[in-house]
Amino acid sequence: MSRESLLADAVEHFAKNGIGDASLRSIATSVGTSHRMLIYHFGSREGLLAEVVRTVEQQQRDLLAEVLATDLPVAEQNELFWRRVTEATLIYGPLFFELSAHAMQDLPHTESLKADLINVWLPPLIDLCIRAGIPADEAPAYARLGLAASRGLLFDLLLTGDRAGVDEASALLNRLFTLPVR
Amino acid sequence: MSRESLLADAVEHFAKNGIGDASLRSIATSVGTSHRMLIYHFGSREGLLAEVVRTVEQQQRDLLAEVLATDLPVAEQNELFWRRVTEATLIYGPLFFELSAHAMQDLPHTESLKADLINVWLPPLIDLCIRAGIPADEAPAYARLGLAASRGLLFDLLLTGDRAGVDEASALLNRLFTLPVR
DNA sequence: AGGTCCATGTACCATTTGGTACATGCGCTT
DNA sequence: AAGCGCATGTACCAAATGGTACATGGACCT
Repeated sequence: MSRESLLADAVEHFAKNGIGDASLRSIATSVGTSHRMLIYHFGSREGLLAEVVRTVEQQQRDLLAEVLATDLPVAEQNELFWRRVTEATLIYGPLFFELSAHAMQDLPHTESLKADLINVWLPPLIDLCIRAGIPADEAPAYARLGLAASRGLLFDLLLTGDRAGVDEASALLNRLFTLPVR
Repeated sequence: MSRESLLADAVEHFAKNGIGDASLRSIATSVGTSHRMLIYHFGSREGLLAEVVRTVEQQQRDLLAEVLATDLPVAEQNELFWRRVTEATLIYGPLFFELSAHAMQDLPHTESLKADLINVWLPPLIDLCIRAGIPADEAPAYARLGLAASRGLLFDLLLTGDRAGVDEASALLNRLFTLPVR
């Protein structure tokens, strides 16, 4: 089995089972290899964790890149942006927030993650806000609030599992954030 | 050392060091006792974790109770509410999000936490929104979005440590959410 | 055919883990 | 003083952990 497929399976394992109790052996069993192989490919448990985090970061960048590459009208790009934020948060489920909590604690395997979780998304969003007609001096706070609200809703969704309620709230979010203010 | 003080110290230890690598022995050393004592008082490691979670839940309820008990005008009660939400999220720092992530995964020690993190706060907030003049049919989604935005901002704050930026956005949040709409 | 490199399996190691058995003390009641 | 129950210390256990040593296979090159 290739290193790449092992890594992908490991990420999936983490998404399903969380990081807390993930021993090399349990991961290995879950992805169909031996713990010896994981060490062989990733050097150590920390090395594996770091690679998993790197994968998550890359996925975030990839999801955003598609938005930036398009040449859509502002309104549609706006909508696409929020859909990508949602995907980027939900794609790994609770793992997103578990990793974020680790990043807040500066755990060794989350080195660049802390900055990435915000900085990858915020500058493009600010730009988007400005193009949508929000005054340039208000755009940063506005964007930050929007990103925060969005993630808070996804936090809510993952906790309650109540998609309908979030959809409702999400509609309100759209009314507040995807249209130019005033 | 009493069970209560041990528990308080354990919560503090978790807040500082996270849950992931918290062995009975490391906790014991950190709070100045032996791992034998922790088992004696809490039955098992899981028992200790469950008590820690229960403590966090109780703290959430306590912080909210003060708001509900007051007889302030709506605007001031509103402001107090948001201050308490902030405190309740930040009081244990990253632990709030780490525990939340565990709750999303239904880990055994987080039984009632999942519902509590939302349900303790949402009904009073809906009530508050209605009294602030928001139409009753819009209040649930409105409240949910407000709570989500608030937590998303605190998520942002804990990740970046950039208080100023969050304060700015928070001001915008106030403009949007603490005043009656329309 | 021989050699070389990567992938993999087996076996092992010291350490740490959660948990238990048992002894001991200390304060309380009688 | 005797007895009793709670709190605590010491010592231990089997299991699991991350990591290593070493052998082995098998593909590919010369």
